[in-house]
Amino acid sequence: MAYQRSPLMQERLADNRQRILRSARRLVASGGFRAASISAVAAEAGLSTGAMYRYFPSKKDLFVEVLDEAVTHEVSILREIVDRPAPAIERLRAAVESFAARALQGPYLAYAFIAEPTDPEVEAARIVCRQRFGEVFKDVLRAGVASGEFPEQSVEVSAACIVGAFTEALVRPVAPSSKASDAHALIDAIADFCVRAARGNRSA
Amino acid sequence: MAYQRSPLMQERLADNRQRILRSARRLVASGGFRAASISAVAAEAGLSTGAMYRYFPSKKDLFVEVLDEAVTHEVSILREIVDRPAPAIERLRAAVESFAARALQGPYLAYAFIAEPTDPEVEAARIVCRQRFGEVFKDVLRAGVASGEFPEQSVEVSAACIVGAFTEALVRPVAPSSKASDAHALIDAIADFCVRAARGNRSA
Amino acid sequence: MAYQRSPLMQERLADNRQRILRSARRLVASGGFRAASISAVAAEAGLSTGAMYRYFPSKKDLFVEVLDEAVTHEVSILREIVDRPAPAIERLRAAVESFAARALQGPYLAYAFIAEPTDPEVEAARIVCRQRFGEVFKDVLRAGVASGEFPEQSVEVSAACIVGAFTEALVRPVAPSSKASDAHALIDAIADFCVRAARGNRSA
Amino acid sequence: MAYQRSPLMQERLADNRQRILRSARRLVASGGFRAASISAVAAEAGLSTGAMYRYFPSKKDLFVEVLDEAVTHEVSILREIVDRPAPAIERLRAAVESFAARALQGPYLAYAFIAEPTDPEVEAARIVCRQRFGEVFKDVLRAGVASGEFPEQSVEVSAACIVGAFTEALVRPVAPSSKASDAHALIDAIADFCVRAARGNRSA
DNA sequence: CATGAATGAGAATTCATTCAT
DNA sequence: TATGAATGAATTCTCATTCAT
Repeated sequence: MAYQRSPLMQERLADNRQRILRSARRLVASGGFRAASISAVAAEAGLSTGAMYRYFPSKKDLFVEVLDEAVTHEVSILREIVDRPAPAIERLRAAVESFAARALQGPYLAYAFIAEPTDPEVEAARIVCRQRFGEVFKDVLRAGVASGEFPEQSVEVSAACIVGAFTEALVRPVAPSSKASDAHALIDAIADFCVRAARGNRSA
Repeated sequence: MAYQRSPLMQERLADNRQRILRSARRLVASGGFRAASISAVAAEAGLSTGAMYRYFPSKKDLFVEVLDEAVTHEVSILREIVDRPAPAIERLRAAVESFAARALQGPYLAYAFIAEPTDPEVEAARIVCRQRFGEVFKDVLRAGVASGEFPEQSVEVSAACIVGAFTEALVRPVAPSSKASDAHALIDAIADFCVRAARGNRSA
Repeated sequence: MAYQRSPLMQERLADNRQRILRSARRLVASGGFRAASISAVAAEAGLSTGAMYRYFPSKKDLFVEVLDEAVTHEVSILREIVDRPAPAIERLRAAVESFAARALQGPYLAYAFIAEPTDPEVEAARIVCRQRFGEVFKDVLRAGVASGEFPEQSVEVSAACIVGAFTEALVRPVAPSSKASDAHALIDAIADFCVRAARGNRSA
Repeated sequence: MAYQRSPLMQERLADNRQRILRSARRLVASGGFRAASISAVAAEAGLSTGAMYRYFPSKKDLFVEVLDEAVTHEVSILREIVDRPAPAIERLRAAVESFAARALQGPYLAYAFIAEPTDPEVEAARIVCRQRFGEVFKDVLRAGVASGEFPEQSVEVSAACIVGAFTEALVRPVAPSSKASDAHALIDAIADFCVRAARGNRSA
């Protein structure tokens, strides 16, 4: 009685939702939340504005999900790194490098994570995201302090500082040249910074 | 038609201009650029919206100047600290503490410096501000590396990281309590973080 | 390509049509025309929005028919009462009571009949409905005047007044309490009002 | 220091507010609330849509005020009639006639009072208006019952019926012809109806 | 023939900027 | 010169209707 939804159609639907999320992320990444009006996202995704509301009940919900998805994805990668059996120092470095490398090449997080949204509710979500992000770093820091690799410190504050440090360093349009080789150097420099900050004057 | 502007009038004009800038800064500090509409600033300054355009050709220009003024003020304070004859390590710590202390108590910079403005041109100005800000830290870092207090490092990147670290740590709504005593602890923790990052495992 | 419609199918089609009408009526009855969007009616009827257009060329046509059907049903009941061989006074009272009783308990007419639709064409239909409704009362009034039970009067106007009187009295959220016993009292009071209005000071 | 607002300007402002209210009323009267979009009202009033919001915080507020103003005006007139020292029967007739006469000639109340608004909050206001309206009639009815002019009856219900009766009779596009002479006849017929309903078979 | 995803016109609301007074 | 009323473009969201599957 009810028509079967063809696999093709099902795919299209899932595609649309993903395409919307991707378009939103891309627009935020390139021009901040200001560039991500509903009609801009719709155009980027090749849909009408009305269609947006089939997939997301409001602009707010769309962007909360954009943030959530981005951060969940990122955190899961970092978590995998951070939970490895290895010295805290190595895990911290690996996590920062991993994040930085991805941020530099793809539109996955970076700006969306930093740019301030117009909507207070989305802003709240963004802050939660940064905190979830910080949790990962708090864990390595705690482990390092426990193992004696890192000196006593406020892991709360240090985690926030690490997040701030590398997002700032990544987003800031760095100097005139930004070739591929520079990318590697930048990543290294950021990781070095964070590791030094965590370890202080403990001997290597 | 030639028009002599009386000294009294000139003063009033300058007053108004300052009042507008101050009002704009205050609004941004308390509610982000979202809260700083032309009419809100006008109301806060006790002027009409029309009058705003006598002092600033556009909203954009006003906020570019707000940022510029704020950062100039802040940088001049930090510059004074950073140019003192003292070990780089002490100067760095003093600079971070000075900034953090002011950010925590007053609406002077902080949010305006972090919040994303609505206007692309203002956004560009904000980035320039963060860079000007970074310059100060680059200078201490360079000095420290030269004197052997700090290890070799990309001072470019480290400066960016430092700016990112303390703005993030300051803005992030930290934990449940934020009493006055906490403020001091927070400032200390941030400064410790930055100093460790700069110095690494050089012995104290 | 010739296509025999099986009896079973015909029945299903008729069923759907009735189900749509019933759903539309129910929604209007409970939330006014506001609540009766095409998709709400479709959902209530267990059909797709697209299917609606197989049974009705437009939303407009659907609601014109909703009104028409409702009023036809109601008028046929009243007509039966009004055509009985009995004193006009009794017939009038019975008709008003009958309508009021049904309106109070069921979603058959009431609100759909009173609520203003969004569409001008539906609105026109609604007015026609009220007039068809008035016709019934005009007939009793005419009979009563002819028999001397009622004094001379503009039966046109009196009929309109009667219709207005009881719809208003029914819809108006009356006083605090509306228990079952109150329903009876309300119906009586409305009928009394209408009978007094029709009969005036003729002796009982 | 503050510029004096010229009397001319003050007048324009008050004018605008009144013009908006009048335009809104006119549009509702002629085409229901559906015809009274913000832009339609703005156009009718010779203003931009933006200007509307200088005078009314929202569409909702505008229409609540439209209703309130209309009903307050109308009720004050009726109240004056109803409070006169005269037999209840005369007062009732005069009140109905007064209302009907005004409704027929001007766009003052009528439809706005009957048409269902799109917005639930405005709808609530409309119902309150009808109740305030009913109060006036309840008072005369009570007086008449007390003086013995009217028989015992539910004045609550009777008042609602009276309001319903004359609004319906007035709005319903009556018959083919509606010349000036007909207006008088219509008013008389409505008043007769209401008086008969109130008085029943008490002898004149 | 049924489905429901997609469309797109239209509605309310906001706000930087202008200009008559 | 100062005022703030007026403008109008832009934004989010809704919903009747269509059409590919």
